[in-house]
Order: sequence, then structure tokens, then C-alpha cells
Amino acid sequence: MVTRKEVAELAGVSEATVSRVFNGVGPMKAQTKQRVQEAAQALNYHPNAIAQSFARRKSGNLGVVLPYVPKVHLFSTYYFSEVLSGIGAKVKEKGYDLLLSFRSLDEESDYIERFRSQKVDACIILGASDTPSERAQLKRLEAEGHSFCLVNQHFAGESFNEIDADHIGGSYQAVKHLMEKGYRQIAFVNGSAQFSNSADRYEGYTRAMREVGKDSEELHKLYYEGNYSRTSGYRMAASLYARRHEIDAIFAANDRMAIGLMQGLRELGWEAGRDVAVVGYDDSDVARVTDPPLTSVAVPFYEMGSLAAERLLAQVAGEPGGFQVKLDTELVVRQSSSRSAME
Amino acid sequence: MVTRKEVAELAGVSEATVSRVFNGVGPMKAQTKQRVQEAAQALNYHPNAIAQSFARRKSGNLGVVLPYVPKVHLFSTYYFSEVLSGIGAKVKEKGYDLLLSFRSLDEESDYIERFRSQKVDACIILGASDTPSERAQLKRLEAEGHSFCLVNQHFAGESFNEIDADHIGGSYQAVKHLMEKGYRQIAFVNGSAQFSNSADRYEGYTRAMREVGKDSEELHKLYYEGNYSRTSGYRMAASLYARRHEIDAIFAANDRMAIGLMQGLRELGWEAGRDVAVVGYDDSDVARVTDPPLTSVAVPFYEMGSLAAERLLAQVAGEPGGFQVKLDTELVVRQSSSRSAME
DNA sequence: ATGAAAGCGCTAACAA
DNA sequence: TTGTTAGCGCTTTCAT
Repeated sequence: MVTRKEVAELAGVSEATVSRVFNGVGPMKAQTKQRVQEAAQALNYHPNAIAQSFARRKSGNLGVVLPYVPKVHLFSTYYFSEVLSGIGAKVKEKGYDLLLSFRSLDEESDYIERFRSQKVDACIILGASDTPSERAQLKRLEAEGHSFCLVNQHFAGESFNEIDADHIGGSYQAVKHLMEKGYRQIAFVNGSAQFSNSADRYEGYTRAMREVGKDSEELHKLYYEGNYSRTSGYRMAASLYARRHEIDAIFAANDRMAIGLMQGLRELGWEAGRDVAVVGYDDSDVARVTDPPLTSVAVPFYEMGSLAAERLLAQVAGEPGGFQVKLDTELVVRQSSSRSAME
Repeated sequence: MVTRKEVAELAGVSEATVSRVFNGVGPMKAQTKQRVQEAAQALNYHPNAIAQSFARRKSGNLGVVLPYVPKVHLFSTYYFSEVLSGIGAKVKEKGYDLLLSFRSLDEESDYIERFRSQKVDACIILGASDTPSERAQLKRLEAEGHSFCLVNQHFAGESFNEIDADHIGGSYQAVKHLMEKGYRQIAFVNGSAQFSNSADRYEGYTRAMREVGKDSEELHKLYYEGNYSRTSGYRMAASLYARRHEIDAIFAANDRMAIGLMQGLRELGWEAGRDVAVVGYDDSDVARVTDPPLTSVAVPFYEMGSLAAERLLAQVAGEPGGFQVKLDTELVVRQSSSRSAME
């Protein structure tokens, strides 16, 4: 291990001067600087990051918490991958490191421990859901003064830092699109209620449907609920098929359910894009590869991750005030909802 | 900030005793232990992880390096997600933390800096490729005495730690499967040559083909090369279609290319599973959702990640000897290669 | 422009 | 069984 001390000796300066050179602080003679740099080079000296963190009382780490998802190997979803990439890019730009935490089922999640032990300076929490225990944990974090940010999840009544997307608008657009194509009997396949954006999507859907005169009773009949998995979409196919004479289009709250649904319906002889129009949500990779390709609502996950990291790190650096941002979503039209594909 | 000192005072013991309690070392009276625990609880004391790392001269972090992949938002691939999940689970089990590094294009990758600055105790390198500069960097790492492990990539002639999968066997199985179905004119769509497992797959393919008497010239005519992206598969469709009378099956080196290929061929009127048999590789999520569902070779990515972390951490903990492991792959048959689907 | 020195919170060797 | 103490490598304040 080469320490600062050895560099100082070789360069004939004090240890403090070596630090100054490496941190670029304070005035110093160009010549001194160069001598130090040469000495460091010669010895292959690299400052010890842990010692720096220790002395600075800053870990230099941004934590990212991933939700516990049984069975499904966690990352196998478009959403996490994109958000994480966005965070990673920003964190790197800011000179931070990214510490990943996989949540388990323990009540006291261990990411709280990462905070308390000061192994992270701030934290981005992905896949949070609005349950009493989750709320309580977040409130506790807030009370203890830890900096964190939620992505793609809103907690009504709290002022947590949040980077969300406009799922009301996205859903509204999706349904409007189907209406423009002439559909009116539009079923809505929603995901789990514990995510705020399920409610948002329902809100967007409802708003559009009400505009064409649908009442609560009608909407109720057109409502289905899965859990965002492909399998849940697949399983709902039968129920939707049973009411095929009262349905001419389907809006699913994510692509995975939409795809499961399309597969299930196909097996029953009901083809998406021919017998029924289908629109998904997320515009994930798979939307491009289904048959027919899936019309879907694009969510700027990458940007959301990047922005979350940026704002959070700025806050940690002293910028005052919290933040609650909503980014725009955008409909991407493909064949699953197109009239022409239906001859 | 609550420190050990305050806990010691409240409990009426020395600081060292507090440490002992928290680390469970040395003999101690049950009563002392309890007094310390109560004091800690009362003060809401949590040991400072950075200070511990500093004193122990161990970061407690396992680094994971992700390759630079332009354009494609990095995680959007099954492989990384799975491996990372596997690593995450193991790392957590072992009480380590996971530090993610996204590689950029810089020559001196910054993960080397993570090593030199001792921010990680060891490193798992994903998506490495066999280029001269990469080899040189790895050799340098080795020379500097850093512990690292490669996943899904073999460097011939080196003794780096590696967790790989049997891609020769996997490919051999895939081709044999097609042969059992009666196909003989089997084209091979490979990925980039800089990955050792491209060569492995070619090797497995060749072995099977030679067994039925194919010579080099024939194999040459059946060889295509993309870059593992869906787009590259899509673009190759035309070339394959042009030679459709000399091809009755296609083995693609990953699912993404297989899917692009199937899409491209369909647009040309050549349906996978009807006009031509197709087998992919990776058995990723999408293999289940294509139409027809894609026969593919399953690779135990999750286990590979988990094993890599386990062996590497054991090595860091002092276990002697390096490791080079190859896990088995397994063919998963679906409709894209089935005769029945071809009427 | 540079040096001296006091920590940072903990581990671990040694003493008692 | 418990206390004392010397670091760990660096940052930062205060002198000079």
C-alpha cells in the first residue's frame, strides 16, 4: 500500500501538500504540484477512497433500493433496467458510486441500515408501493433526516421527493387513440392497486370514457384487474373473451399483461389487431416484437432515473427544497390498435 | 451522530467492550452484553460502516462492472439482469454490498480506479470481450494483485477466474434437436467474434454438422454473422431468404437475433415454425412471447452470477486457488422448431 | 504557499 | 472478562 506519506517524502513536501494537490484546493506553486504528481506517479499512488470517505464523513455512495419480487428474477423487467441505467449514468457523471440493495421480506428493510450506518449519502427507492408499512418506513426515514427519492410512485399527502410520470395523461391519450379509431367498448385491464400509478391510469381511462358518455356502471363492467405479470394477463383472457360481444378494444396497464392477454385471446381464436384492438403501457422492448406489434404508451424511465439521481445529489450537496416532478408520457402507435390491420 | 463512545459511557463500559458486543468477539459477560445493547438501543446507535471499513482495511464492497453498450440502454438485456440478480442475492447473503460500475469508453476504465482506491475488495466483470486492450487491462489487474472474476467469457491462455456456461454443448444440443426433426440444411447466425462464447457456439454447431457429413465449404455457405442485436437479425433476414431453397432451419446465437430474424422473414412471407425451423439461444423472457414461441437454449445466468460472487468472496476471504467453472446449458423446445406447427 | 497537528469512529493487539 | 492504546489514511483548521 502506497500512502500519502511516502509520496510526501519522495516529493520533499508535507502530507498536507500532497492532499492539496490531489484535491486541487488552496494556492500552490506549479512546481510543487508537479513534484508531487511525479512522485505519486513514480510510486503508483492512489488515494484511499475509504479513508477519504471517513475523513469527509461522506460515503460518496448513492443507494438504489430494488423491491423484493418473488419468483421473477428481479431485473427481468424493462422498468428497472431503464431506470437503473439512467441513475448509473448520472451518478457516474457526478463522481458518485452506486450501491445496490435488494430488498428482502424483512420488516425492517436493510436499506434503512445502509442509511443509519452511513454507507450511503442518499437513496433512490424503486418499486415502492403504497402499503401502511411502507409508508411508515418512509416517514421514519424522513424523520431521521435521510435523503431519499421515489421513482414512479406517488404518496398522496406526503411531501417525499418523487420523480413520476404523467400516467393520467398517458392513459387518457391511449384511450383517446382507440376512440379515434372508432372504438367505444374499451375494456381496461389494470394492475395492482398498491401502486399509485394504477390509480392514475384508471383516472386517465375514466376521464376519456366519461367524455363519450360512459357511466359508472358501464365502466365497472369493463374493468379487469391483474398484477402486472404476463401470466395474469394470460389468465384474464378467458373472462374478456366471454364478453367479446360487449368489447371491441382493450387497454392494458402494462405491456406484459397486454402480451399475456394477446396470447390468451389468440388461443381462443380472438386475434389482437384483427378481432380486437389492444393497447399496452410502458413501450418496453417486447412491444416491438409481438405479433402484431403492440401500440403502447412510452414512459421516459431512463430520464426518470437520471433526473432522480441528479436532483437527489443536488439536494445532498446542499440545494434547498424538496422536489416532485412528473414527466410526460407518449403514445407509440403500432399495429395492435390499427384498423388497417383489422382489414 | 451517535458514536460508540456515548454508548460506552451510558453502559458504563469501555469503547472496546461496545465493539466486542457489536462484533460478537471475545468472551463477555451476558450482563455486560445486555447493558451495552440496551444503551445502544436507547441512543439509537448504529456502527459507522465507513469507519469500520477504514479500520478493517476492507471496503465490504463487491464491485460489478457492466460493459459500455452504446445506444442500447444497457440493462435492457436478459443476461445482465439475471446475472446481477444472482450476484445480488449471494452478496447479500454474505454481508457484502454491491457497487455497480458502468464502464465508459475511456481506455483506462474507471473500475480499475475502484480497485486502486480500494473502494471494492473484488470485482465481477460482465460483458468482457476478448480484445487486445481488454486482455492487457485484465493482465494488469492480475499483476497488481486484484481479485476479479469474469462471467460468461473465457480468455484462452490465461488463468483468470471465470464462471462460464457450456455453450459448445448447448449449441450442439440445439443443432442435434433440429436434426432429429429431420433438418439438415441448418444455417447458423452467429454473434460478434470478440466474445469467446460466439466461438463456442460455432464449435458446437460445427461438431453436430460434421457428424452428418457436412464439409467446410457447406458450413461456410450456411454461416451468417450479426452482433447479437435484434436489428442485426432483422437485417440478415433478406440474405437468408435469398437462399431459402438451400436452408430449412436456422440456429441463431441469441434470442434477440432470432426474433429479429423471424420478424424479417415473416415480412418476406417466410414464417418461422411453418416454412423454416428456428432455434434461439438464452431462453430469455421474450422467447415465450414470440409467435410462434421460440425454441431456445437456456443458460443458468442467475446461478452463474450467484456462483461467481460466492467463489470470489471465498477467495477474498482467504480460500486458496483460482477457479474456472462451466455450468450446463439446456435446450427448451417450443413451437418455432416443431414439425407439427409446420403442419 | 506550505507545514503541523487534531481529529474522523472504529479495530485489534496487548495489558491487566 | 474488560480496559488501554496505537494506529488506519485522509481532511481541514490554524499557524507560519
